Formats: sequence, structure tokens, C-alpha cells
Amino acid sequence: MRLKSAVASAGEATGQGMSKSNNVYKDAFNRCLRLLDESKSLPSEPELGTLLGVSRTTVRSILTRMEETGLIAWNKRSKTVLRAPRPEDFFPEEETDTLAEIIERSFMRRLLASGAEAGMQINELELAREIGVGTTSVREFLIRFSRFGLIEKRRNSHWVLKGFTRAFALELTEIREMFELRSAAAFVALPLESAVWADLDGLEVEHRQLASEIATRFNEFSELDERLHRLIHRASHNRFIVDFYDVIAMIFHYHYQWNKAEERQRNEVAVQEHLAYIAALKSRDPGKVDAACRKHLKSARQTLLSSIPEGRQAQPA
Amino acid sequence: MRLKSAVASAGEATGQGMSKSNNVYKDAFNRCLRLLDESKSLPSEPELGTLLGVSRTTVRSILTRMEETGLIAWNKRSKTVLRAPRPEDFFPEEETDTLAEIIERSFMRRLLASGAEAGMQINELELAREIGVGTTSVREFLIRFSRFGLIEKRRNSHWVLKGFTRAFALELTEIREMFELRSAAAFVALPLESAVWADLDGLEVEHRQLASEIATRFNEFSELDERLHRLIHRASHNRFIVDFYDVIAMIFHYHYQWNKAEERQRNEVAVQEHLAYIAALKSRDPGKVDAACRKHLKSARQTLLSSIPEGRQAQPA
DNA sequence: GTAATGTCTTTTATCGGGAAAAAACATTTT
DNA sequence: AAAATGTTTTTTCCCGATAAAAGACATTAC
Repeated sequence: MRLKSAVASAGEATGQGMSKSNNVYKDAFNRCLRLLDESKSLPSEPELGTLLGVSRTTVRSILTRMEETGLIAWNKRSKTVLRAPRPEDFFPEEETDTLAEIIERSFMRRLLASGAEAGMQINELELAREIGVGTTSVREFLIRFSRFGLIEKRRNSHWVLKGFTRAFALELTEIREMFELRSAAAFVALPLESAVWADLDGLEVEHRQLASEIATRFNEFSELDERLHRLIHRASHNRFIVDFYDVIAMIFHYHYQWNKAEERQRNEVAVQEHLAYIAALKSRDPGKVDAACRKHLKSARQTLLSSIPEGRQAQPA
Repeated sequence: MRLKSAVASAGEATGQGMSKSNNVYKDAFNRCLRLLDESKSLPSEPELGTLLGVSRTTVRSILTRMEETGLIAWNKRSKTVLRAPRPEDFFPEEETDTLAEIIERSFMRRLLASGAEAGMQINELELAREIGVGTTSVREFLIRFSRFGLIEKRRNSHWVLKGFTRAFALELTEIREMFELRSAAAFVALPLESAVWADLDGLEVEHRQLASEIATRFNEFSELDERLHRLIHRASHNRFIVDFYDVIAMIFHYHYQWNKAEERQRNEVAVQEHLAYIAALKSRDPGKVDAACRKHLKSARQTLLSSIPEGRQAQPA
């Protein structure tokens, strides 16, 4: 008889002093279930580990549960699939989230909600209590989040919210434009043997498909948007430029969730701009690239700015 | 009789379960001692608080100790200085450091020491034990430090050292040059009423003084360097540009500590470049500014690059 | 009645502990 | 002997607790 592993058995304990959720296990378990569907038997433990991006310890916990619930027969190397996974085999989606994700969502909801004005102070303890997590996790989140330039720490004291203002959007787009123009210029200078050209071709195809079905699939644009821009930014071969895209991606991610007005219209325009941008890149003509890039960035900036309510001028220092 | 405050009495307990050092109090106490020298009596508690940058709670702890050690007579509003502070009144300098500073120093020593090669992994627990602090503080430090682009986190696993390599220096200086050229251009466009021109004049005077005594004071350049560049960067009015100077400052700070070769010679050249740069800014001629800025940044890059041993080429991806 | 001092409460900074997850080591199996 | 499985050790992640420090409230002095 095999003992239940520590990982798999967690969550069954009565909730006192509970230390760490086993979301890594649960998420990997769900992903493994989807893998199960297609094959009659599972690969080796190390192979499964790399496939799922987890350690063998977690793989074994997954296999243990799959055996217990009659999904597979497991004996040493042989792991035969006994039946197809049913909906009730999956762990609930909300139990697979990282603590960091949970905190980020709660925090962003607050930030984008009504009364989040610049200058407001952020209370770690209050946030932690509200979300139902420890203060350490909230602190770590705020430190990580601070690089987005929306909050600032007062030594030995609270954090200050700087606000999702017009000024913020302008500062963000200023850097974005600088970085993307430079990256795009670096992109066209890449040799023809580089793998990026194939990636670009792939993205072009996906853009055309999306364009032809834009009426129904317009909400899939945001993911495609990120992939194209990240591909271009990577051509800079500069970690600061690549990393800065995290800031942009974060803002746009929540911006898209928040501001659904004219979404279809906006995305339709953006897809066409992307196609022009891709064509310019493929021409490898720096002038054309510069023009297409500027045009797209200008309308992206407009979109972002129009979604920010406040229209006041910044006060001079 | 006044009870000893919690803040002032800490550190006297036997070291078990010690939770938080009272370095804020000790540092403020030392700074307050220096203040003492010049006046016959101290201002009100709130005033002292703003002066020292601490809360009234800490101010009262300081006053309590000053009374106990016979430095002042304290009764309500009257705080009369009884004697000048003696060396033994001060807390030892090393007890006034922030935990973050302690961790940063230890970490950088390791990083700049011999066997710190790219790809090496960083162990939170080991670091914490070596420095003699809790893991939480080390974790928080690493998260904050990660924005410098020298380390990277593997989810649920260790950190990876990316190394203080030639590639890093090139990527850093690329952004620096982009940002500084833009800031300098914004600087000359500032109106004549702006306070920056007076600040610039002040810095010019300090530069001239330093230049005339460069033989003995060359090691004071690094502080002046930072002040001039921060002044210029602030003209961008862009938080991302301003914040990025933290990365540069950090690198140069440790670089200067590490690489003392030809320090005097280098700083002598740099001071002259700064004076030319300042003159260009004062001329408010964009062309001159651009030229002076480029010249200085070019030699700054050379200095940084020449200090990095490894001369290998980066492997293509 | 304003601004200080005196007192009490809340929040931040930091540690130690414990479960989840990774990683290292030992033992089989092919 | 290479690569799997079985077992043990380490490390990461996260919580609760506690002293330092900040902040809020109450009282007194001018």
C-alpha cells in the first residue's frame, strides 16, 4: 500500500495554521488530465515533469491521485489509462490560482474601481485581511508591483497610490514608443536565417484569420497583440526593453478588461495596423517600418488615453 | 519617573526571538546628537520629527535616552542642552544600518567576488544563514533587486544569476544613453524661471571647486556625478526614466568601490566633461547639448566596459 | 484655540515554523 | 550503464506572532 504523499493530501486538513496551498499540484493535475485523453499510457515520471513544468515529486502526487480515482493503473513503469477524465475529476479552476495572481486581481479590482484616487495610502494589513492572506504575501506582491510605477513606498510607513492617471499613461507610452521604434529597427536588421521571420509569418497568418472572423473573435486580439509586440521587442536583445513590456502588458491586460467600449471597432482597426506593420517589417525597409510602427503606436496611445476619465492638467512642481 | 520606551530598551534583551532591530532609532539618535552641538535647546517634538524624518514615538525615545545620559534636561516643553556630545554617546555606525543595506552589501560582495559566474544559482536559505537574517528579508531583497536585471527567478525554485557581464553593461548603457539624451533635450527646453537653472549653477560651482582640488578630493566625484545626472533625468518628467537611474546608480556605486584603477585619472577627465556638459546646457543650444552629452556618455561607457574582465562574445540564441 | 505633550492603537518589519514543492541520493529495472 | 523508480533531504512559500515605529486620540499648556 502506498502512503498518500504530503502534497496530495493537503487541503483535507481542517483549516488551522494552513501554510501553503497546493495549487501547483492541482493545476498540474488538471493539465495532466487533458493530456490523458489522447494517449493510452503515460510517459516516464521525469518526462511528465518537463511536460508539465513541475518536479517529479509533484508528478508522483498526480499519479497517486489518478490511481486512487481509477483513472490509471500504475505499477512502476507502466501507467495505463483506464478511462477518460470526467468533469468531476478536475480540481475547481479557482483552486489552481497562484497566491500572487489572487492578490493581483483583488488589488487591481480595487485600483480600477471607483474611489482609487492618487495620493491615497495603501495599508498592507488591511489588504491582507480583506483578501484573506498573510501580510508577507501582500508585501512581496507590492514590492514586485512597484516597478510598474503606480505605487511608491514611504520608508517604514505605508505605500502611496500614484494613480492610473493621464500622466502615467503618457509616461508609459513615451517609453514604449522609444523602445518599440528601436526594437523594430533592430528587427529589420536581423539576418534572413533568423527564426524570427518564420515566427512573423506565423503571426501574419493568425492575424489574417482573425481579421476574416473579426465579428465573432475580436476579443482574441489582445493575446495576439502581446505576442507580436513581444517578438519585436526581443529583437532589441536588451533585457531592460524586453522586461519593460511586462509593464505595458499589465496595463493593457487590465485596461482591456475594464474598458469594453467600442472594443470590436478598436480591435478591427488594430488588426489592420498590425498587418501593415508586419508587411513593413517583411519589406525590411527601415523607413516603412518606422512609419507603420509610429502609426500603430499613435492609435494605441489614443485608445489608452481615451479610456482615462480624468482630464485635469498636472500641477507644476 | 518615566518608563523606558519600548524602542529605546530594545537590544538590551538577550538575543532570543529578536524580531526587529531599532536601527531607525539609533540612526536618528546619532543624527540628533550632531544637531545638539549647535543649539542651547531643542525644538518641539513634532518639529524634531520632521527634522530627523522619524515619528514622534522615535523622537521621544531619543529624548528619553538623552535625558538618561545627562545630555539634556527635559521637562515638557523645555529641553535644555547640558553638555556637548562625546564620542561614546554615539551608537556604533554598524548598528544604524538598515537590514536591506546589510543584505545588499553582503550580496554584492559575493556577486563581485571571484566565483560569481553567470548561470549560477542563488539559494535564499543559504544566503539568509550566511548573513544571519531571516529568509523573508532575503526574499524581499531579491525581489527588489531583480529589477536591476542581474538575477532572475525560476518559479517555485531558485534564482539564477545572470552575471555582471559585458552584455549587461552594453544593455544598461544603451538605455542610459537613450534616456539621458532625451532628458538633456527636455532640460534645455525648460523655462528660465525653472529652479533647475539655479541647481545647475550650484553644481557648476561644486564642479569647479572639485576640479581645482582634484588631486586630493578625486574620490568625491562619484557623489557629484550622481547629483548632476539625477538633476538632468528629472527634467524628463518621466517616472520610468527617473527610476531607471537607480539601476545606473547602483551599478556605478559598486563599480567605483570595486575598480579603483586609475580612479583619479578617470575622475579628472569626467569632471572636465561634466563642466563642458553644464556649459552646453546653460547655452540652451540643443546641438551643443547633444554633442557634450554623447561625448560624456561615450567615455562613461568605456570606463564601465574596461572594468569588466570577461571578453567573450555572447552565444547566439 | 492652536500647538504642544501624554497615552493608546495600528501598522510595519522581521523572525521562526511548517506544509508544498523541488532537488538530491539510493536503488532498481531494462 | 543509462534511465527509470523509490526514498530522503533541502528549499521555497506562506502564515502567525512580536518588537519597532508610526499614527491617532486625549489632555494639557500657552
